[in-house]
Amino acid sequence: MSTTTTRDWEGELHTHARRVTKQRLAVLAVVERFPHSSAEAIAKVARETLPALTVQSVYVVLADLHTLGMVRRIEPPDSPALYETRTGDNHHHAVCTGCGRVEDVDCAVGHTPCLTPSSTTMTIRIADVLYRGLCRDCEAAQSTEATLATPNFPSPTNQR
Amino acid sequence: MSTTTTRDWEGELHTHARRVTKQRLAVLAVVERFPHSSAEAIAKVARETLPALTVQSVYVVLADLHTLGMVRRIEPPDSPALYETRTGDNHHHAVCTGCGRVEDVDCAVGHTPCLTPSSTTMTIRIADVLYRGLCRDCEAAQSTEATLATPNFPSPTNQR
DNA sequence: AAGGTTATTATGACTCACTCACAATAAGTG
DNA sequence: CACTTATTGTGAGTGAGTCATAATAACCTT
Repeated sequence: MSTTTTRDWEGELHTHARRVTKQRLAVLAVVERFPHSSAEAIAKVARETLPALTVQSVYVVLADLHTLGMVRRIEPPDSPALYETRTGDNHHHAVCTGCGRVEDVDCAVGHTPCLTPSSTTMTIRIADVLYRGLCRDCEAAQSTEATLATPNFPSPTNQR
Repeated sequence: MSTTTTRDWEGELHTHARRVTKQRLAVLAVVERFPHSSAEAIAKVARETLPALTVQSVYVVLADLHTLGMVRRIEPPDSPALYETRTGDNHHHAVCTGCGRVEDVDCAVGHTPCLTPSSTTMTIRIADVLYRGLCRDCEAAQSTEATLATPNFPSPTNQR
């Protein structure tokens, strides 16, 4: 049950002319189970069921799956790249500047939002929106912390 | 003339209780002159007028100026962080997936766009939109290249 | 204008995320 | 089952950036 998946990864790999390996399946299972995971984190979890798996291989696998479009890669500031299997729809992400937590955010507008910038000579293909804010927990923590710390000396943006 | 600036950096540094040093002024002048420059690139240009300046110092200066809000830092995928002096307005950026060129893009909507995501429990502070597309030159280059290369085997996203 | 204090910079070592070359392994094919 | 070749493991290497510490130089005081 540790490798239960909802999608037919084996089939998708086949259609992309890729061999179906334990490593790829393990990585895909972990990414599906824990969206917004870093390569390192994925390796750690995958090694529970596949101890010989190396981090380097995870990088290689993820890079390949990414070029295939089977995983999406997001690169929040001050964080290693994160991966998710939810591709195809163009949803966006909100990162908590306190704890680094990442949440999916559906399009503000129903369809591709902000895809018509006011002024540019480029032909725009995609628009990634990265929201930054504070999650519930961090907001609570911050307000209590503010009463404890020196009030007029805000700590530098030390987010994760 | 190499250090001509339009803004009163000296004054701004003073109001932020920072000492006015050659290094800071040099960095600010370069960032103002060449927006969307990397730390390395900034160091290279700044060294023309201040040869002893080290890259590490540029990193330190930029980090500090960033926490002060005097420079804005953008982190395009597959690129080192880039810096610009245009702060305060919330404009966005378009990166060319061909050559890595970065252009400023004013808000699609007149005011803060997409600041009301449909669903999230976070308190959103800012929304950075990153457009990706092809600039004129790369679009031209790509179409001619397409006629030369194997047509049905698109090269992997090798963007800079 | 000189001296002292303390922020700032230079130096060099170091980390982190990730890539690359090459040898070992194992999918898939006949 | 053997064979071919993609894939993985191994180990070294790179680029971007940080950190500790010593040297330097702004700014304040006088």
